[in-house]
Amino acid sequence: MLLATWNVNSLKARLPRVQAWISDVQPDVVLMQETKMTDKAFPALTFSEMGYESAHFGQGQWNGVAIVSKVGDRRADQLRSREADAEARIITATCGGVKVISVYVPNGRALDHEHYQYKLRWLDSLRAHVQAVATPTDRLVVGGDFNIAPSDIDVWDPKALEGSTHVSAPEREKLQALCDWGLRDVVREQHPDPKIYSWWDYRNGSFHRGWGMRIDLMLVTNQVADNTTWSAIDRNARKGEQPSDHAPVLIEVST
DNA sequence: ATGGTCGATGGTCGA
Repeated sequence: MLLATWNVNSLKARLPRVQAWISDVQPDVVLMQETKMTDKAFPALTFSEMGYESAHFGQGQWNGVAIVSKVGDRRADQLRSREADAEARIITATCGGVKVISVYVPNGRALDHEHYQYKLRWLDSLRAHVQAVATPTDRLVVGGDFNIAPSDIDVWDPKALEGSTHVSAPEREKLQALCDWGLRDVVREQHPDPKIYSWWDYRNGSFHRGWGMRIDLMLVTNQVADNTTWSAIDRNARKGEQPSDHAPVLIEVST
């Protein structure tokens, strides 16, 4: 089973690229973030014509998360409804016997900004939610845009980012708390090499200069990690016409 | 690195 997470940065603007990528890669499940649209505008028919069931939790011009799957089981594994959250940042489904959660963690903006405190509180509530809906022995994938680089090798220049969000100790500790509960950063486990990034700023030619960060993660329980046969970040998706500023992250799990 | 870019907007703001 091939699972992906991708911050598409507006599904309206990105739909041609998303369709082309899904047709090419044929993932079984895609977790999306930043769809930036209402539920009514979500192109469910487009996905169903491609063979995918879908679930979307949108709020309009900001945020918005979705899950599309072609391995939903009609009895036990149907895509489930949204979570309760003031902002559209989390949605859960069960696909092919694996519980999947698509998350869009708040950016934080700046360490001294109120939004950064919101980010930390949101990460606390994420852990509480995960603990409430699953146990570490379940088959669980929590994937999405975490807006956190887990360690310094996940950024192009740690010195340049000192004092910024995405790399600060408090948010990294919240991420570690999820791992302490029983989630593993399986992509990092399989790729200990530096310079594997999932996001590059649109500005300053960052992509071509290699100024990126690995902030899109697939955190998985042991049951999934021990059966992950392959993983990758598809940086080709960051190239070409009208790309998202994020690349899709993929894991292949044997079932 | 934060200007420089995008996307949703319809003035700017957020990332």
